[in-house]
Amino acid sequence: MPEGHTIHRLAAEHLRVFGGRAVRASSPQGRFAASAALLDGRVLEQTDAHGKHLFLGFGESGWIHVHLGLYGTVAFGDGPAPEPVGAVRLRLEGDGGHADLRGPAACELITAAEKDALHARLGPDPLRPDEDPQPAWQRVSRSRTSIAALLMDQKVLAGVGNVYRAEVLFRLGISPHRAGRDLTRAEWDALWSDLVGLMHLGAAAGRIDTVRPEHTPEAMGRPPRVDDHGGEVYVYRRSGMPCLVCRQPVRTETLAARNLFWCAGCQQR
DNA sequence: TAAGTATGTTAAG
DNA sequence: TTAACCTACTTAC
Repeated sequence: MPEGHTIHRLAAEHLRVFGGRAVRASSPQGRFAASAALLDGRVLEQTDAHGKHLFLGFGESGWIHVHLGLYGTVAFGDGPAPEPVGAVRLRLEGDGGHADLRGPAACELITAAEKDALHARLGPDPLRPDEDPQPAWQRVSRSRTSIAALLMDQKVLAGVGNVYRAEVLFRLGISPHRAGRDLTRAEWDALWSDLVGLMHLGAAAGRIDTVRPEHTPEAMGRPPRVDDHGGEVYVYRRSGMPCLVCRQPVRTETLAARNLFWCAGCQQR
């Protein structure tokens, strides 16, 4: 489930399980074998996350840069690792357990300078401490592009994906088709602060929940929703179903090759 | 067995 | 704007 909250969670989990100790690194699948051999036995000193990019720091040896893409996963386990199942790109093993990385779009060994260059092309991340949203507002307030597209642009904001994009626009009643430059400063401030809150909740829970207490299925006397992404949401992947607030059918359309979900009744601003 | 789907990004046309 | 790519899982035939 790779939006930014997942990546920050993974950074913390890698540090907790492996940090400060030598780890064994391998690539059962083989596609990261040469770099894994270089890192095998080194100490994981620090981890970092910026948007959907995960960084594992091995001091002078450099950083592992991981991007999960659409369907990459990391599976942690206790104790010694079993025989690898499926295509395991990177396996880390330590005294505290092991972790298997499968299906990432990127898994590469990079230098500190290369890491700096990656940070430089990413916008502010609602999950990074003391992050300044001002550069994002500068871009948004000058752009004719829709706010729905801008929220997904990692150069503008880092870490927001298709679920948070749809949900935060719903929660603020903002139409996804509004041009960025037509947003008020107050609307932008509300978007940023809602993302900060929602994504911290998501990082803590390991799933995306956006439904306010008064609209939960329990509060509304309806059966809980069943969806494989695991969280309670207002519009994401609910196309055709009645809006939890106004009962109009949730709408969907394809925008920049991604599915956009919104409620025409609730999002008129 | 094949096709379709997914919370993403890049590069080619 | 389209295709390609990384993988696993579900559904259709």
